[in-house]
Amino acid sequence: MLGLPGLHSWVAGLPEPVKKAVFAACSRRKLAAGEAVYTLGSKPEACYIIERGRVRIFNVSDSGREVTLGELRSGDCIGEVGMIDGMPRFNTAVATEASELQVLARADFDRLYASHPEIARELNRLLAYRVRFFYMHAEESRALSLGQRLARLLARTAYGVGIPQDNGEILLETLSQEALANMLGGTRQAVSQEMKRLERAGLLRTSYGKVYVRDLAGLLQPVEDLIGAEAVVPTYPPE
Amino acid sequence: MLGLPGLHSWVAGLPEPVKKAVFAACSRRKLAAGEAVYTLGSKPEACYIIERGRVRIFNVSDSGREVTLGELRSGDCIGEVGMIDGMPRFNTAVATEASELQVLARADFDRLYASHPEIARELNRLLAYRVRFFYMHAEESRALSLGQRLARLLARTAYGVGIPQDNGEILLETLSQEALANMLGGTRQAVSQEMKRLERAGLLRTSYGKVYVRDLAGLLQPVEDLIGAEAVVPTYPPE
DNA sequence: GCAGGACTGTCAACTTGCAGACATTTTCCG
DNA sequence: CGGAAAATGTCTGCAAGTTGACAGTCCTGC
Repeated sequence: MLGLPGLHSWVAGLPEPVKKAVFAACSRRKLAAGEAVYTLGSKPEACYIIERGRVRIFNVSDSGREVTLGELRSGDCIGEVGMIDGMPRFNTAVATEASELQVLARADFDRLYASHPEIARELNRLLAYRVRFFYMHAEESRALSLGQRLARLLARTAYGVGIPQDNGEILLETLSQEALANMLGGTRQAVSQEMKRLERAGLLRTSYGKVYVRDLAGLLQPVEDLIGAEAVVPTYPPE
Repeated sequence: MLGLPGLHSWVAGLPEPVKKAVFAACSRRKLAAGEAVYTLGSKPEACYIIERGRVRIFNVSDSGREVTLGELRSGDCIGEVGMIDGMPRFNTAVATEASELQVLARADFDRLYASHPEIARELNRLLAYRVRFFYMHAEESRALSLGQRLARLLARTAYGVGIPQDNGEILLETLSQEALANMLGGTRQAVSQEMKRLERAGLLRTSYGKVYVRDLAGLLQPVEDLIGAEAVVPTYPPE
């Protein structure tokens, strides 16, 4: 999610023959940039494996503002939750660049799911990861300020998809302040302000759609401080 | 979760013989009110099935404030995510009243999990539900005001564990404004204010730790309006 | 090479919700 | 009954972030 490190596939960990069976049941679909994989409220008719490209998961809030939940890439899977519970999609997935997906139709998924218990177990791992991810996400939204969340997001993105440069900096591409604002649940203006603050602190350098991270540890610093302060693991009953 | 209607168990849906095997592997544990089932950061050594009582899931934010994520009851399951990924607990679970749990130790869980594929499938259903739940929860926190979230929470709680009264009202017990504030991620004062607003609107009646819902549909009204406004399912590409 | 578009910096007015303080009211229990 | 604890109503700042507006800056395509 979010181009972050983590578990994003239930296929990769399958034993080779099962994996083969899965791909054998898939059909290929090409998407142009901006084309939707699925949209909010639609019936879940298939799940997908990204072969090439990037897919943004988001939804539209009241004022028409888009809140990005994550961006998935080559090798990642989308749309499994709908396969399991059959409920309407709860967000929208759109290709942000020309992409190619493997499509596994619901009926085929059901057949494979019923006949290969490994699939259910891999899905457990993926869903457990997602539960943790969303939980943490909600937690942070509540507990951390916009600036702290921005620093964290940048650090994670650097770990995940950052491109190390010769001078030691880590390049983050295709990362406008507007896109960041959407991921953080804030406004472009607020992000601009916080970004300047980080820049003034010497932690990074920006350039139209790109961010060069200079001090990864430093970016996590303000958060560590906070974590340190609340790291008092509660005991119950108190005393 | 939250005393809401929904799927909270991976055991209930199992075929009878498997269910028997699960309970046979469990041991019983009694908890006094205020005693912890597990705490943030601890190693996941078991998962639990609530036999009797109530367990509150929460974590402690920076300022020592507790943010309640849900309250589970008789028949519900806790701690499965840790069984699957083995990572430390990401929240704390405490009995809010004298309770009795069935404890399924990690080793026993693993054994059953490996030998009964139905368990993985039931877990997927539960985890899929949790993913949706947390996703929606995060969504609402961002998009809805405290008052809207309060109305929603009350309506859902009424559906879930409300006790219909002779006069048509629905009684919600053990529901102080402080507890509500913790669930909503707000302060007691703000809840008090919003509660008064709802009371003035004739939607409910309150009395120290109790809420009598008078107009369930009316409580959802302000939200419905908002939903209606944003129910424009986005199409991609636009035009 | 230059015009239009996308991205960025900054400001002021406003809104929501928080912190802390304080007064009341109700319940609990000896 | 009577006191203490718990729950509630209300107020005054205060802080974070939004909205809307506007001006600069960079980049891209014709």
